[in-house]
Amino acid sequence: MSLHLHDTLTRSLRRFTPLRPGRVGIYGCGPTVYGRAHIGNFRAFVVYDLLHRYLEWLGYEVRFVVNLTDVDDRIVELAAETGQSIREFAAPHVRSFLADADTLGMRPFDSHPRATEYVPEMTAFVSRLVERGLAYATSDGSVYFRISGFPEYGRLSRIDPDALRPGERVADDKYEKDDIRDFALWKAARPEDEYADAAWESPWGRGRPGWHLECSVMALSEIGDTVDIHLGGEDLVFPHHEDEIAQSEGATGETFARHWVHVKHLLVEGRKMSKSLGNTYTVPQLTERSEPAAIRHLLLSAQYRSELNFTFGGLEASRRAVQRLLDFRDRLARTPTRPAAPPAGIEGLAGEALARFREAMDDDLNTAGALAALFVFVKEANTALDGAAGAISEGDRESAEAALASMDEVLGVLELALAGREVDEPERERIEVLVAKRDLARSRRDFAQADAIRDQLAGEGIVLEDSPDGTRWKHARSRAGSTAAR
RNA sequence: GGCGCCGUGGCCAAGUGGUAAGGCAGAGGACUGCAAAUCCUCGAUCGUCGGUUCGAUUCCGACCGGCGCCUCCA
Repeated sequence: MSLHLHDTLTRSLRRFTPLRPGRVGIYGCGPTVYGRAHIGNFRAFVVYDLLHRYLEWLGYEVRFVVNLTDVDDRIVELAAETGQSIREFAAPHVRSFLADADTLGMRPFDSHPRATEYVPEMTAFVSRLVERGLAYATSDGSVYFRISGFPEYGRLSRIDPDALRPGERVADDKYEKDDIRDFALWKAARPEDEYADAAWESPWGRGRPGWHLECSVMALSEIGDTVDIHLGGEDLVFPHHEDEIAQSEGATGETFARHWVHVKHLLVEGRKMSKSLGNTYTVPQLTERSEPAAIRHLLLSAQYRSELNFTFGGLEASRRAVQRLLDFRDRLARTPTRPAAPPAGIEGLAGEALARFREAMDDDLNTAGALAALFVFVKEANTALDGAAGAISEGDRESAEAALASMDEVLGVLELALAGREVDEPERERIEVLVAKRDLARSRRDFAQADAIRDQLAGEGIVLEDSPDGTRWKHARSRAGSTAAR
């Protein structure tokens, strides 16, 4: 199989092929920077990251653009309330978004264009639509897209444009639109827009861009007339992406996006996230209770188009699953190799695991299946290690470590867990002194003292494992998850 | 009302027209001073009722239950 992705336009799985062989241009709708993004937002963004990683893993040269919407009704409103410009207002939210993305192990995207940086391109784009008869200005200086001029409208969301006509009043005096269904490309400036420094000159007077316009222009400017994949949350199908298609294709005459991928919304504790339920958790709120690798694991535990119920119980289960991966990795690293060691069959298992992993990922990024391939490998390789007397061959160890690393290049879970467990020298020495002290107590069969030391370390999240080769210690959770449930 | 999704063991979650991956939790066992880690063993008739079929959890229909979008919310 080769990579197949679900395409919202056709509602079917389609083989992914980029416009230009070997090179992929992707545009993902990013956050509106008016507050701290919550875990639901990050389900979508982690899926972006997953796709980013997987395409690179497959060898594509990827240009991945994720915008930052920094002009928007709410942003203007909130900025004006606090007497700031939208730029000032948005700055901390941009920073927190990037910080949270980093916390969750997202690799940097190639570009984060901001709407405010593309205003000249936007007005030029609107002019183009006006010239083509697809947009018109109203007396107040706003510009609207004429839906009746784009027969394809409604194809993505499968909405019948005629059914969108609410009531009989075609001329809504509030908007003066030709057709109630037409949407704003350019919005005439209001006083608050001026206060918040959110108004620009245009052929239609001062104003600011509409949301849909922003994404089209940034995608076109940063990637080209046709993007290979356009991503978003499922809520964006209508009207946002429908409108993007209408504008973009109306202006360029080219297919705007070859593939539409939409990420299903997340539930929290079985319920839709909402501010009134108080379940719109942010990344910092979650890292207080668990660790980033566990959050990422949980977000990837279900395929992106299926419902995912984010629960604290699930978070703990993910934390333990991640620990199992770490334990396996450590075990491999400390298993001695001997050239003459008989093959333990691990190399073959690693190959099978990678094949199954790839098959699952190729099947519309089936992360649940991919994780299963990984865990089957862990189990089978552990069994093989149990059976290998003391040492394994170089080939077995290298292939196992390579397979593990390779799968994690896509999943990004182990690397996060590892990063959270780095220990500096003084800390390492302190722990090792305690471990040595306990070993001494054990050799005297003073188990009371030995257990006291073990309990003390356990309280810090450090778990000891006695083995014939001595006592090992490990962090059972990352520093970020310092208050994780025991 | 329009469009769409889902209902798989205690929890989460894959999957296939021929009797069901994986993770977490649980029980028993091996190992251990005790643990931890690891391994072995154990557990599901796949929402209900019909239909198609030699055979359905997988296809079709109805019903029940849950959910999403249709409000510039990923």
